Amino acid sequence: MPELPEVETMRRGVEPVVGRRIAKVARTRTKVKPIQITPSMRTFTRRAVGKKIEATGRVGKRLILHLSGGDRIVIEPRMTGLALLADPPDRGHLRFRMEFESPGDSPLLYWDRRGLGLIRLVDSKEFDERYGPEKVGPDALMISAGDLQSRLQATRRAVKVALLDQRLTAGVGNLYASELLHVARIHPARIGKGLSRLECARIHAATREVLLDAIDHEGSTLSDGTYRNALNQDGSYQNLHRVY
DNA sequence: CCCCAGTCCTGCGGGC
DNA sequence: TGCCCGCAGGACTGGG
Repeated sequence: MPELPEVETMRRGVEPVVGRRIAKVARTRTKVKPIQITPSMRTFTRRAVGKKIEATGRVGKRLILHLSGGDRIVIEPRMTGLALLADPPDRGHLRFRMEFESPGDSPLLYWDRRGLGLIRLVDSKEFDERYGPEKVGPDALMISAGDLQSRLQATRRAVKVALLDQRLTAGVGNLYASELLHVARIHPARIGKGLSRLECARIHAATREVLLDAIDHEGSTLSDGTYRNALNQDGSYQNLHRVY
């Protein structure tokens, strides 16, 4: 399931789209139910076509495309979504396609087996409302040890549950929470309030170690084969899993 | 503030 | 080879 390392790998993989101008966007025809595109496909198309992609970004587990004029396209892969610049794992679950003005540029594809993901075009105001600090906590790779400590010690929830809360820190999901707590030698059921400063520091260090290592290995491709990088190749961090 | 169950959707594998 | 069902656990919502 795409968590921070997988979405960061997707982001790096689609970097070639920066500087390109969007020529066409379309849902692709599939036998499965279409994914959610917001706003309507008509409005989405009007606001996206002709715009240049100025940068890519990531907010937690979401991939961001910054468009000229200030609008942003947010790709939220949820369980099984994939952003690709190459052939998808199969044609049947290809959901969305973005083509560029230069004919030689390969299209940006969105593939999603379960179809729980969504693609949303927002202006900067809506972006801040939906993905600002109120809704999404500090990135798990950006948060300071002190901030993580105070946030963990402020909750009565189990530390693993707390780490899955994207308002506490963004980007950690079930897989990496399991891995990083094991590396930190903290039992997942420990209550946040009961953690010492030293234990929080271990969690902070383990978070960085695990997530950075996972990015180096281009994420985890599980036995279901769902997650792949932007070129439809397997990640390799699954070979280094300790407990998941 | 927190927790839990339910919802979205599809494919897979266990049990029979 | 075939059905039924639980499961994967990301984000969100409604009720307690």
